Amino acid sequence: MNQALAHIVDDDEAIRDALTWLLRTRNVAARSWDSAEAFLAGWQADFHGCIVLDIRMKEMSGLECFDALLERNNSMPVIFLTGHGDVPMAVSTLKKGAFDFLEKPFDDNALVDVVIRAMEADARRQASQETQATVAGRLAQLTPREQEVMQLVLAGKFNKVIADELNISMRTVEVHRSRVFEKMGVRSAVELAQLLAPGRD
Amino acid sequence: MNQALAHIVDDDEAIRDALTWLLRTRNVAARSWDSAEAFLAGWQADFHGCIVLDIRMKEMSGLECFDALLERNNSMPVIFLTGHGDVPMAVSTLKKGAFDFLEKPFDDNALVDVVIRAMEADARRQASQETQATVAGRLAQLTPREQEVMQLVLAGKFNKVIADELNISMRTVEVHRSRVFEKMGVRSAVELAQLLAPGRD
DNA sequence: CCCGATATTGTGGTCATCCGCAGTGTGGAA
DNA sequence: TTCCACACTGCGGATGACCACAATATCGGG
Repeated sequence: MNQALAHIVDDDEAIRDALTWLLRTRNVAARSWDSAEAFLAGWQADFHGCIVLDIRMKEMSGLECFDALLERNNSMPVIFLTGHGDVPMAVSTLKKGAFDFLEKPFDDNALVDVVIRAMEADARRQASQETQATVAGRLAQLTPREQEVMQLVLAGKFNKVIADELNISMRTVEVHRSRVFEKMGVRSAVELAQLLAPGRD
Repeated sequence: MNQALAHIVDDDEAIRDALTWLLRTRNVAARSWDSAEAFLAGWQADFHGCIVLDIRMKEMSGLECFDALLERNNSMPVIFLTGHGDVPMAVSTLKKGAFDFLEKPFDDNALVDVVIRAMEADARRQASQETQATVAGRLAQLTPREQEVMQLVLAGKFNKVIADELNISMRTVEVHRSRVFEKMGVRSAVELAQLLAPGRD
């Protein structure tokens, strides 16, 4: 798995180096990119950490880069840096999910604090997303019929009722039910319900 | 229950009247307040709708009013209006949960659109919060012993195991279990798990 | 002192669930 | 054609869940 990194995207080398050094003194691993294009080219879906994004850059701006990242379903928190931001820009990016929006000159410590909070948030998001992916993976292993039966089981129906609704025998329902429990890694309908509850299908 | 209203808080009567009229032409019920203090004095926990809050006002500012509302656990979305906002202010309020932050002069239609979205968001929040309150109310009706048994039932344990852990007979567990289902308004452990899943206790 | 809420337990029976054993049928891939 | 995944079914037994009927015991009020 990719290590958690603060990705610094800025076309000003002085800023990149200063931020990298600043973060490393606080034990935050960082990697810098000299343009939005370079970052997008190197970006991978399993990157973790956060993104510190300058808005004013040659060629592609930070805003365009942000939109491109949204397109790709990037999950890392994005912290904007800007020397001449305006209110609508800040509001728009935050409403689109940016983590923070800082104006230069900014307090070094404040920036690092924000980066650390962002990376913590990403770690939490990642953890919950991984368990969710595990569940999704198991669900995908179910045959169509098993999924049908599972839905009815989750509706709290008796095997007898399920058998009627699907026009099959009770024994068949039992077999599917058993397979569902096995594939989903649970031992009862209650556990199944809890596994699937925080995000129905 | 209180009707959903757009609460307009502004010390400029011209603005208040204009906004009220504007919203009513789009079938949005509005009520105006001539100061933050007046609104806070009249505010009730069961207000619904949204709040349109001017930042620059005599006496208490919109920002202070917002903080006071946060203290009171206000649930209505807050839309800030300002003629001279700066980026840090916008960022700070949005991160504290404000719904939007608009600079004057703003587009009338855009404002109404935002208000409508805010009121829809509040309606959704209210709906989910009400069902949650219902569940909480039912949980509160459970005796301590019933809650204990419920937890173990939700852990997917057999009555026999629950009986052992609580050092009581299986029959007693059955009685508690039955009472839990009755009081919670469900007919099986699966339904119970689904009712309580999107927010454990 | 009596009553209601709470917690407890037993008996016996019905219904639901789970599982092993055993088998049929179909459609697609090797 | 053979093999495999998938769906389907019956039988019978073990275990768990649910319930009606019937009781005992504690504690805090009224």
